[in-house]
Amino acid sequence: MGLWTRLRGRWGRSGRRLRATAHQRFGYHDLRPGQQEAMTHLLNGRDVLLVMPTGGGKSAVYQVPALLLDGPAIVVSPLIALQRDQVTGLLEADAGGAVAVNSTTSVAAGLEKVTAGDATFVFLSPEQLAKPDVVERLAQARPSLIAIDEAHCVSSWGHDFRPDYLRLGKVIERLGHPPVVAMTATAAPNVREEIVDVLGLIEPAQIVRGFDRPNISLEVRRFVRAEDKSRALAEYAASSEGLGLVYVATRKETEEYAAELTGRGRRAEPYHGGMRATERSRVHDLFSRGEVDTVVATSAFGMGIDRPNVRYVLHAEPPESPDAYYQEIGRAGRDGAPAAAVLFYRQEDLGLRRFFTGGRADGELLLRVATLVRRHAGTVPAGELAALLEVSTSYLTRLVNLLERAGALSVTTTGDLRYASTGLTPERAAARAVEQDEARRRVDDSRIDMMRAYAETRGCRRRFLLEYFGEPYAPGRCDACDICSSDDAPEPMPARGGEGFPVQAKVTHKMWGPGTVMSREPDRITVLFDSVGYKTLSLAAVGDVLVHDLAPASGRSQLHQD
DNA sequence: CGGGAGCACTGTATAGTGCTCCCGGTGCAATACT
Repeated sequence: MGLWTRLRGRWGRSGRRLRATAHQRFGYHDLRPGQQEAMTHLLNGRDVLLVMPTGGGKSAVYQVPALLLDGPAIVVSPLIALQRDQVTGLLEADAGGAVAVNSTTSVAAGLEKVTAGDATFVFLSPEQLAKPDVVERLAQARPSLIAIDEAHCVSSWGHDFRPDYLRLGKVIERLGHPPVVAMTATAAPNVREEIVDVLGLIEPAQIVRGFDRPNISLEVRRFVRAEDKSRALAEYAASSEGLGLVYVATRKETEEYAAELTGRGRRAEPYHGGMRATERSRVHDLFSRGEVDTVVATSAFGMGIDRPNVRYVLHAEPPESPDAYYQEIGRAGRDGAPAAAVLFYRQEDLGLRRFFTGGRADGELLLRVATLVRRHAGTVPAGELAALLEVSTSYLTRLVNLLERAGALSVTTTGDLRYASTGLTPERAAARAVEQDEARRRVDDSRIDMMRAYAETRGCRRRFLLEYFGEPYAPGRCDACDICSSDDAPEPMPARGGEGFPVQAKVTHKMWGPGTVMSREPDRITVLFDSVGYKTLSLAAVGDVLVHDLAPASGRSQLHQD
């Protein structure tokens, strides 16, 4: 604490210390503006939300301050493979000890290392941090800071796939809330808000850098017949120079496209989550060494890949959101040389994404959980409840998360469940939880709608994506998307009417409540509503239902510090 | 939500139609085996 106080107001001096440490211990010759700014905030004890492209040096942002502060730095990382890579990298640098605590290592031995002060960096998954005894041990070691790597996972995985992500806010609190940095390569404004909210960040400095990737050209090719689409994609990949990625929606397709490309004389490999670990790492290594032309993969491939010279990223199906799409195409052209992002699009292919996001929470089960916990006067161990209801602990965690947010339950520091003393009936609580789950689903659905809007837009694709991420894009055209470079002139920018609704304006809709204008086309605007997600509204009809909030919305952190 | 497999039906050929059913992504942890 004393250190932060002394450093407050002495940015120049802390800047020198940061740069010296970065150079001496990690060999970084210079710090980029966003990096040093984020580090200084952490040293000053302030939370940070950092949105920076892959390869922009996010890791350094927590690594350097960790060496200047007392206590271990806790790093939350979604994949064991990532944890391993990071530990290896840190052990090679002169950075103090580093240890990963997960099911492939000895948890006890790892924690022992932390307690003994032999680890400056501790890497864990959210699932490890769901164990009260693990958190207790870490708390005793008085962590210097907490870094959440790939923080968009909070939003994309927390609600169903890996529900322990939604519990990280509690963990941070339990660890004494040292400065926290949440890091991701892409996140739309509402995703950023959700990260801040779930993690309980306090007035975080939001540092957003490098969204536009002008060297990546954007293109969408539309098809009616599935076979025409796959043939065109295979021909594109087979005739392209350099390293490439092809993203597909199913495991089967990874095999099919890889076989097709191999038949055309390319070095192509499939990759998906169902492959054996040895096979996955073999493909990974081939890719890392550049000994393959094309990897055909599901969304399992990507996090932690570190290859600057990917020349094209093709999509055989649209992903679930522009966030996911930008994340995946962002793996192209990191060296700054020209690269291509091409979406091979059929409207029907959005159906699979709708199926994937469609899983609803079971209302009756929610009611049973609420009823059982309330009937029990004291607290209920979650494990016993899961066994009683014959559901996985992961699914129970999801139900409990919903009921907790509905105000019916609380989770004690020992991980047990207690009914809230608010007088809320289990029936009301379950109904509220179902409604909140439905609301989340509507927002997920609206993200798919935005993916469709991207594919079908007649305006500049770069502007579309950047505005989706809340980055105003001034030029009328980018000259590096299929719309801007086609012979048909792109739609002229100046819009007639609707002058009251510029991009980023805060608005309120009669039915859907508050929202933010995300993009404008000549005849319509797209608004992101808190309650229902993205909606595209015709400017001609908008006057009666939408009003522009004159007072700026409060409680939102400032963006764009660039 | 959409596509593919498998089946019954048709009404008397050996193929087309229509129906039902099933399947589809992302990873942690922890356990039981060799």
